Amino acid sequence: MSYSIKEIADMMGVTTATLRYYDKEGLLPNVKRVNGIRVFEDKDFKWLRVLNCLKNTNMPIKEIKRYVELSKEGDKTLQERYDLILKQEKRILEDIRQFNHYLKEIEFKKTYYREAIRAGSEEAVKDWPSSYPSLDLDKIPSSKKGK
Amino acid sequence: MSYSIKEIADMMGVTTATLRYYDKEGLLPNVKRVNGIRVFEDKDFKWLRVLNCLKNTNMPIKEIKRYVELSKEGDKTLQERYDLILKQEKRILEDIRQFNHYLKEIEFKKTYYREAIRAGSEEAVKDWPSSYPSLDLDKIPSSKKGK
DNA sequence: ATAAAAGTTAAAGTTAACTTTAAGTCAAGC
DNA sequence: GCTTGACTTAAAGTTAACTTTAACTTTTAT
Repeated sequence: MSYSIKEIADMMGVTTATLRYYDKEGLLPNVKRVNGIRVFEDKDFKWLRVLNCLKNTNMPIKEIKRYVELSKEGDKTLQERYDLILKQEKRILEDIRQFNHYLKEIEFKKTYYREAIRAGSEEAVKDWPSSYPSLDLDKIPSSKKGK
Repeated sequence: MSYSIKEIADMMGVTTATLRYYDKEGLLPNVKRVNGIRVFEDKDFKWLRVLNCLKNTNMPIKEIKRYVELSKEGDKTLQERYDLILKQEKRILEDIRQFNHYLKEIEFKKTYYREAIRAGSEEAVKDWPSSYPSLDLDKIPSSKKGK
């Protein structure tokens, strides 16, 4: 099967301009052309799914480009590509770890606001967060007097 | 306790320039000044920890600023602040969900490369990923002939 | 055969989140 | 009292990742 740039763009949820930008940056290796017009094939689509994975887990475009270049150089770069993938795995694991931590803080704030809304004021739940020492959060003075 | 901008910067792992930028953008409400010089207090430090949480979970600075402004307006904005926090919780949950998904793809690639390295070539593991249908990844032609 | 839709490029513009620079003010040690 | 180092501001510069524009070509539909 082969696809136009617009079809691929729709499948990936990006614009054609973005795909052309990726191509220019060397992120789309060996895309076929007919009369100068890009013709995407299944292998391109498969690669785009990997690209999407790397992009959405915050691998910088420069690093993705490096990965593409290594792939083009064949088997002698297998180890280096493996290392890049390992590095990316670490990034993702660390991000998940951090997000889970911050999620707890946010959930605490959720409870805090629910209580405050129930009570009608923040003042009423002022010294309530004491049960969660690291998080008696943002009691900003609210500029009660003086600006 | 009170702290200089440098002390706070070190505690937060950012530069003083970044803190001044945040202040200029209205992200640091009511920071005390002595002779024009910022003096951070414990309440500021506590807020900075929340700011850090929101920032590191990709809340845009504009939205954080909105949150700060709502906080200054007092109890009548409790519901709106709660809604912002809820929205942020959803963002985090969705990000964790996605990251876990992509983590699986990356782990698959890790295994793929380990096998290829063991075998000495990608060709040797060419039709191996069939066990993982959505992921028989990036077999880029490697420009074997013709560029 | 022609008009509209979809493709192309190079280059300039945008946005977010900082960072750097320049020019100056304030506090501490000698 | 003067130099050194930390503080200040406003404004310009940077970087990543696109997006938009302008001018042009190719494909598709009538």
